Amino acid sequence: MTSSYLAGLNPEQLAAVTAPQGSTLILAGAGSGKTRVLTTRIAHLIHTGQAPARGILAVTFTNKAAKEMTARLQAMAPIHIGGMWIGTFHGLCHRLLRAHALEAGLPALFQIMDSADQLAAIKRLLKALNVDDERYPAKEVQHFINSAKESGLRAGSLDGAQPFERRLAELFAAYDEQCAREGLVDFPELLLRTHELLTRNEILRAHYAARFQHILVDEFQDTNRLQYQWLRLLASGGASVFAVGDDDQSIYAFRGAYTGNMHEFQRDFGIQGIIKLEQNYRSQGNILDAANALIRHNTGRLGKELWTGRGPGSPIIVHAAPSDQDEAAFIAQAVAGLAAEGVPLSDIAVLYRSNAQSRSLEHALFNAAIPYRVYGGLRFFERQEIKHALAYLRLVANPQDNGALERVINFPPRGIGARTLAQLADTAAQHGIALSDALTRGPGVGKSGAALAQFARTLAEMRAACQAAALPEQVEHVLRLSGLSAHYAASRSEADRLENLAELVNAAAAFVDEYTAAADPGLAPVGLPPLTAFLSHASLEAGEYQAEGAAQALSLSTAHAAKGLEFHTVFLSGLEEGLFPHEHSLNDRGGVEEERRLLYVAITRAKERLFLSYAQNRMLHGQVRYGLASRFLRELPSELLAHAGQREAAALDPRTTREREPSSPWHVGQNVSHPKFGTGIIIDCEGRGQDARVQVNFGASGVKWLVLEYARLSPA
DNA sequence: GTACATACAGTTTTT
DNA sequence: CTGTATGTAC
Repeated sequence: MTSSYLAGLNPEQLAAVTAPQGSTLILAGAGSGKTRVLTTRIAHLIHTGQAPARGILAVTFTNKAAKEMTARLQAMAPIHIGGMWIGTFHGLCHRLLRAHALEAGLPALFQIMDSADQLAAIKRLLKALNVDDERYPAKEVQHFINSAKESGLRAGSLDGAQPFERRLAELFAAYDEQCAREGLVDFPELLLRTHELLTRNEILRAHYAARFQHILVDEFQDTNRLQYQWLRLLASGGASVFAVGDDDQSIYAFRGAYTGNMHEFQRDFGIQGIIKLEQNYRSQGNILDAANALIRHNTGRLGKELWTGRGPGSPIIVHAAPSDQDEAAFIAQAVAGLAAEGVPLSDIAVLYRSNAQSRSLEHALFNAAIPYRVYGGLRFFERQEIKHALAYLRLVANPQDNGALERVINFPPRGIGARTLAQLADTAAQHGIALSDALTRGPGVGKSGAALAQFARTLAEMRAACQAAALPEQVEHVLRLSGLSAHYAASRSEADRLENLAELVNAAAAFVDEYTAAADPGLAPVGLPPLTAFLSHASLEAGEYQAEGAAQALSLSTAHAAKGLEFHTVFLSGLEEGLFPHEHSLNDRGGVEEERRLLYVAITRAKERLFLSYAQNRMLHGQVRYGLASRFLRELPSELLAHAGQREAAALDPRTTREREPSSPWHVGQNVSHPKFGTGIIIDCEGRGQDARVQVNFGASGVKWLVLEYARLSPA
């Protein structure tokens, strides 16, 4: 019997896909076909009868990855994925907690806070407890609580010897109490609560451990300690864990990712040998050689060397610009040149270390009239107007949600300020009730009393209107009765916010369709109101309804946000000491190595062309900073690099050159061929008209200056 | 209670 | 330079 789905796999991929019973660690290099291996492995397990679909659990970090895996599986013709669990760590934990809320000690209609909601909740708590916010800034308290939870610790199990730590632990305990009172769960809580549930409840643990005989984990190098404990717990019934990761691409240690899990996994699961996927299907040789050479400077690697069957390709172009503006102009002109050569803008990316760097780039691109989209902007469900609407909806779904009430009690403005709010909080505290219940319990006199009473009537009206309505209508009622629609309609400058609110109604409608049509009833626990489900969805998948930018646009992104993407051409800007590696990383243990991995990730995004640039002068925080070339540039083999000067930057742009010398189609970065020297790449241009000369790197034949009038050069 | 002014800090980020 | 957060005047 032929197994067509295995066709075309290389030997290592095949070994991974068909790995025998037991746990496996796959070291999957960038561009090595990792997602294909994961999905084909699942297909193989089902095809060979090693597991039914319902016995498979696949875990990813992002919704995007989970979606892609699901889509690829559905595209593999005869596979039924019904009963299979595919999702993010948080999404899967959410599902488990919805199914077993009671056993987990949560209210049936618990809600999920995103990080911003959590921070607001902590600020509210600190204020209520009169905590000195100089000594205990909300952000630090949040970090303390989240790191504790991500290490599997509760306030009670923290033994702080120092008074400072003890106080933090007290705040942690008070925060958890507040969450319990209001029926709220934060992101790390989803994981910790699930872990505790499965630890304490042997029946449930046995059930799930027996059900999931195959657990597949994507981006394993990004797991934190709690996630690894979670996996061990679920695998305690003898499941085979198929972990796919790349220690060289670990760039999230700063948020708790622990690559040590890769070592612990080998020990805990008795891994015999690691399967390494080193053949790269994305980049040309020079790019891979540069990436390999760079990452060799790191210590303690599991060890891996990317290779390709394709040729070396073009040299990597390095450009030293006098200033950040010159750097941006160089990039803009080179992009225009590539576009003129026929490279689609959507296949080009400009990457940088920190978001602030996008400014000068955007400026130059705007001037050059090059369309672009900036990755990782504000996401749909995180927009101010959407957050406001969601807060009203949260109040409808759960009157106990004090955070939601505080957010909207005076938005749109209705004359309820800090003073009135403090009184309301006092009343609520005295009676031990929620803020929304205290609205009608206060003195009820004077201007503020009337405003509170009016607000209470608004909320009651909203709840009544939503009583029997379908979700999209509930959203419409809330937008109207809250006054949000009217508020934004009245402002000309905020017309787009009104549009976004209309989009929220559409999102709700789309969600209902998906929710009711869910193939797996387990996805939609019986009796969970669509509104509660929608609110959870909004917290867990904030980027879901991200507006797609123009299709024909250049991508601007941080190196972090570009992970997992690929482009024909990549520009890496700001390769300066202090920026990349970032100065903040120099003090951290392993900081520079993480920066090096980040650059490794960035380099391996490029398929054919790679440009590296830095500025000798950079405007930063309103001051000029003098930059030195990044140490990482010196770690790249010089034979892979070609230096392009700044003089010819203007000559790069065919639109500006065309005006002066319409006949010159040559520009830096262009591939050319010469009858005697073979193929090469232009690395410099000089002069114009009859004097025009170009410097070409012919690889083996060396670097030559050629006078265009005589050299029989042709585009290649 | 709201509007403006001044001070201040300023990596990377998904759920 | 820029957005945020707090403080002061109406």
